[in-house]
Amino acid sequence: MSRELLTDFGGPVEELAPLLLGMRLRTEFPPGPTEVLINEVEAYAGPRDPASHAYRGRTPRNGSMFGVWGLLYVYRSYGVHWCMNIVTGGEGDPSAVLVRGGVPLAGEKIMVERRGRSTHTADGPGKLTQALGVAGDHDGTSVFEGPVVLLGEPGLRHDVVASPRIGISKAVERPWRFTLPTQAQGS
DNA sequence: ACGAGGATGCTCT
DNA sequence: GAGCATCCTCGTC
Repeated sequence: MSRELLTDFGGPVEELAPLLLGMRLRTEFPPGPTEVLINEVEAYAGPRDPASHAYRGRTPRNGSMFGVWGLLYVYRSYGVHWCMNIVTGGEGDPSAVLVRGGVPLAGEKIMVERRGRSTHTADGPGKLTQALGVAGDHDGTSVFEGPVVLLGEPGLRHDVVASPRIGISKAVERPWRFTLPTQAQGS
């Protein structure tokens, strides 16, 4: 993939985020490879964004967001689930894109096994990480180096839908959730 | 399809 | 001690 298209992207995260739709996330943990097509993301704009975990500056948890482009920020949500972000700012700019949903492309059997059910495999941030086997120990790893890798070509699709972000209580009006409406989610 | 309610444990104030 | 960038189950329509 052309990482320069993203690393050299000078614009704000809310313009970068929709470019990730249609790209793919892949892991190859035992017992085998798994891959999803990203169809739902949200932008979080660091110090510009009261809803961002980085709004109040660096803490032990959010340190990865202050690193270079392509690092993963993985955090535990509601004490139970893992959620993954792709860091989109340069060093010191804690902007990130939360990956909220994907459509299974490969290793669906493995993902269904990890999820413990045959539907709704990756149509939510906690479900997606569980399906791919992503967890807290991948916080701070790079999507360019793995083991969680980003594949495909970034680009704006014609069918992107923008809407308010889910599950937040601050800056609720910003339409920074981006989805591909095509086909039923995750299943 | 949709909504309410509960589980759960970590992070930061 | 409050507040979660959530998911599941079970109810209703």
